[in-house]
Amino acid sequence: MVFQVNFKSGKPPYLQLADQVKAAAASGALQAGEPLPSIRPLAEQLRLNRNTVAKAYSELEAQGVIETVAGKGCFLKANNTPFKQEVRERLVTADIDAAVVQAHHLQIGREAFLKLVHQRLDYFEHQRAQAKQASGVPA
Amino acid sequence: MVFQVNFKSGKPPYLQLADQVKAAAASGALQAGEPLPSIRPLAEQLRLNRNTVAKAYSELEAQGVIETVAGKGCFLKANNTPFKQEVRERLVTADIDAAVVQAHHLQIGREAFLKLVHQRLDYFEHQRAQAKQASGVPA
Amino acid sequence: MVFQVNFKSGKPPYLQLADQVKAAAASGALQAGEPLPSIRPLAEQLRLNRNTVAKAYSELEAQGVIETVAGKGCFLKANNTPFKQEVRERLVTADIDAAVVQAHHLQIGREAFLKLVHQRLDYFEHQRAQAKQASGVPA
Amino acid sequence: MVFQVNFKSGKPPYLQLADQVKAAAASGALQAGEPLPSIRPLAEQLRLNRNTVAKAYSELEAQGVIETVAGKGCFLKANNTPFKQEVRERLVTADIDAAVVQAHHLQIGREAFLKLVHQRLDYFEHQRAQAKQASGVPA
DNA sequence: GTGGTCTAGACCACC
DNA sequence: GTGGTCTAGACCACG
Repeated sequence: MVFQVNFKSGKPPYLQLADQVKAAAASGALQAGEPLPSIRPLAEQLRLNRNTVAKAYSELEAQGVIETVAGKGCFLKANNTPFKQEVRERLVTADIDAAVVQAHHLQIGREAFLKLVHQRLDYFEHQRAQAKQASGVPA
Repeated sequence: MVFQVNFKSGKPPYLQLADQVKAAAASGALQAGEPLPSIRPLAEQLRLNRNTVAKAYSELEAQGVIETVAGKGCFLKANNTPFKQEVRERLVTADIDAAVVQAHHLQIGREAFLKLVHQRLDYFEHQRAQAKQASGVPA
Repeated sequence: MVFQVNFKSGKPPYLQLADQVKAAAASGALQAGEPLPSIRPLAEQLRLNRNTVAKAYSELEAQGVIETVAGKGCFLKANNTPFKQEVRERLVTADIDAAVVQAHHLQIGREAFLKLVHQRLDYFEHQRAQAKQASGVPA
Repeated sequence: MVFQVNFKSGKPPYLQLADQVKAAAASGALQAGEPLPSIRPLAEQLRLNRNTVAKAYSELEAQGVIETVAGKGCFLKANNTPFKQEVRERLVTADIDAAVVQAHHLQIGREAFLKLVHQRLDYFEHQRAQAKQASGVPA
């Protein structure tokens, strides 16, 4: 896994990292049960403080994405969200709204937007399928 | 224009607003010379302090994106080369990816996700239609 | 509200504080919408670092117990857990197990244990009823 | 004896174990001179490292609660005045309160909570019955 | 080696 | 004034 933070983006580094881990999991680059990079080396590599990386991981744990075992490490959990249906829809709607508003400001029409959405859904599904095949049929 | 701030994104509201104005300008949704929404109503609509909106505008003025005329208001300056189609798609794709990744972790399937996307597109279109009507038939 | 931490208990101070806030909410001592003590003064009063109190509050926010608004403060949320039925049962079962094991070690039989459970359930219900009445019929 | 550690409580496992032994001694569940479970099987049962269990026992020895005889095992020392009924009830009440508060925040009603309590009491009784049978009919 | 907790102090964004 | 983030460095518990 290659993670990276952009210090000029205004987005807090710990959130950038958490989002990248989530994206890696969603694309199959990280498989359930796999260990994440340990905190100290990752902090050094990203030029972050150890506490900042720990905050990203604890955020992921609170969201039910990873599991951390003290003294052992952090591991990707099987995809099983702890949240109620209603809450899940509210959370994802917030992200959809951000994309819709952005699309509107960038003069991207409804049809073009939907085409992009389908493209990205296909892309992530394809990535996961490939990753699954790769891990199922290792060299 | 429909602007929107997310209080939990970690990104400061004044930057969110400034970015949305820049996006609108870059796409041509806001034309050179057009007036921006005035500060007080916009602050009220977005549930922000007037100072926060003013800070966004002054940030934009410092960047040469807008021009403020005391007593008149703020206007978009010329020479804002709108982004190319390709760049605009790349920007919105980043937001779409965030929503797709979130949906995956919240175990929201492709169909449910697309349904939500359509809902939100409809919702915002409806909002804009109402706003247009209201401004078209002012007191 | 009077909170206090015991530095010799082995339990991390931030968890002690979070649990006390939850207990205050469960007993009606804190009502939905009410502000919690702000971080800095509370840290001073408890002889804790500001970050430690902030960690307790952020834990509570992750659990959906409170809501924090930057620049405004932290507020008790209406009781509406974001977790799925299954997860909720798993969480409370862990706490029940701790009590059951403790009771066994202390030679407290099934009947005596159940009597205590009923007593405590009654106690909290009574406290909430009183608090509700007090807030509903203020001086 | 049934011991149990909670890896997420923030309380170090070796202290949890030591406290449970002390509680059993304080209540009379463990009698003076009786042997404690030996380290290796107990470590396996609790999913702990042998060192962790050994640390709990050495902690207990330092506190004068138990006595270790090299090659024989660990035994409860005499003169452990069992707590009074009132003290034991106070200790278990603290644990019950924690569970009741948790149930309140997770919106688990009185009936559902009591059902869970009965379930867990039955579960542990069943466990003890099985353990007794197994030890009564050893190979 | 792993992660967890706490302290101390700094700067930022918002009201 | 509020909370949020980051850094730096220390100590603990566990394997």
